[in-house]
Amino acid sequence: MANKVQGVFKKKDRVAAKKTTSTKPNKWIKIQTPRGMKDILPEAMLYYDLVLKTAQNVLNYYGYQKIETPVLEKAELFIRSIGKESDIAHKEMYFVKNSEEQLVLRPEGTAPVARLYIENALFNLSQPVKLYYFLPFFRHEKPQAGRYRQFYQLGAEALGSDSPALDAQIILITSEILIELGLGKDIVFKLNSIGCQKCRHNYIKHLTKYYKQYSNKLCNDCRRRLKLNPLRLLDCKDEHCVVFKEGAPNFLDYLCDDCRAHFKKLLEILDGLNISYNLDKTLVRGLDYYTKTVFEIMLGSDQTDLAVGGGGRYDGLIETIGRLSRPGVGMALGVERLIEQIKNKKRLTFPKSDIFLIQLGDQARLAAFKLLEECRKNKILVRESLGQESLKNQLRIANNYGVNYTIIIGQEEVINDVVILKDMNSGLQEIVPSKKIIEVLRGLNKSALAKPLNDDSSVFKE
RNA sequence: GUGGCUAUGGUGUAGUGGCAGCACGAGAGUCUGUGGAACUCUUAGCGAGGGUUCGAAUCCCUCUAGCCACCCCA
Repeated sequence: MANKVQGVFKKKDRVAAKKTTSTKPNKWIKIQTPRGMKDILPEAMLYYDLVLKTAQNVLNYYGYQKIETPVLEKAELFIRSIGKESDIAHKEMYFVKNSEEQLVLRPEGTAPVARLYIENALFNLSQPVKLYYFLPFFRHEKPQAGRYRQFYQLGAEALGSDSPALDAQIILITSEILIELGLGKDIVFKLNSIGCQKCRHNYIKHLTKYYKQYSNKLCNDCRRRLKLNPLRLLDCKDEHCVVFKEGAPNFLDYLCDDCRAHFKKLLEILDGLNISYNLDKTLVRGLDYYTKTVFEIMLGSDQTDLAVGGGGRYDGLIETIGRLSRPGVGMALGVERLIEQIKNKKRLTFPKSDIFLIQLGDQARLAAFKLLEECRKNKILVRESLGQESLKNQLRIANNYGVNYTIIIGQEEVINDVVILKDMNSGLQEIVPSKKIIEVLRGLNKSALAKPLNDDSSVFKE
């Protein structure tokens, strides 16, 4: 009887309990990184560092100097520069809520650099001014592989020169960075010229005229593009529309004399440098500020047509932001997309040490602290676990590190002013006077077993 | 923004409505000055919320996140 009654109440209680217990976690929303953003853990950071370091070597050599701009900029900067129609300005910017001025998280790098150039009057320096950056950018897109809401770009800009030599240098630098990252074989440069405002206007007229005759056969997107952004017609992947690309007018036929000469010079230089490229008449870029040269870097082998980078000339950009007109050319690489490729080629590991220092007891620990400092100053990489007390544990840790040698300092050794040097492979150990240990370690470091410090190659493994 | 697929400890996985299991990892110990092996113990999970049900990791809905295809882009 009682059971039955209980049974009835049981459910109520259970439901009630469920509700009360569930109200708490309800409030505690699981806290995680915002959508499309991620933590960079130490192992991943190796790749970011590699990209930056590799690029830095090339860029510094060519006189490009590193800068940084604020994470926030006025929305107007991007709306004016990259164009109202572009999705980036249109719907992908993060607006900062409680700012009097309309501030946004920067969605791209070139406009801020142009702003910096004007604001700091860098046009007074000898031209061109060559700058580069390695910074995170933010776009409110739906995340996907190789597409994040916060992502790093490595960009380089040469401002204040309209010479095609600078276009070529930017492309050369881009190419060299990729080669040094081990991606050289896979690079395909897609190259095109979209002229200046004059010839573009002319070209668009012919392009729309061409497409209009097929307008009822085009996909919905393309019909929209026809009105808003005709250049993008060439980008469409819809099978119905692709057909018309072939017969579409080629921009290169509509370039004005100036733009044609510029493009020709650029190609001559690239040919002379043996930099291979594919002319792609369908290549147009998403940002309004581009003029003349535009390029994209595809990493050939896989079919994912995600570009790892791109760039081009933007002779009109500075004018749209400031009161003066200066030409410029630049490029940007998507760091996460690069890393994706690098990971297919090689795995990075942390610098490995060959020596582990073990200490037993307070005095020995103090001696260990001192010895570590001495080793650091002598550029000998020694691992430790100073928080550990027992010899066993420390040996186990040493073993996990895979070191070939351990130094053991205990009470007795401190008193005798010696240390024990143990060969982890043979298990043999010898007593070394404290004064001589650095010298001995150096000897080990030169041996084949030990890996040299401060050598990039030690970071790579196959 | 549109459409599709997915979600189990830190990692990899088993579990088709009936006690959430295994492996790796991590920590401690067997062993207080000698590691790798073995053994023991510990650690930690059904993404969140709701619904159906006597009972849900399992079925349904919503949300969240990831992946994929678009849009667009690096």
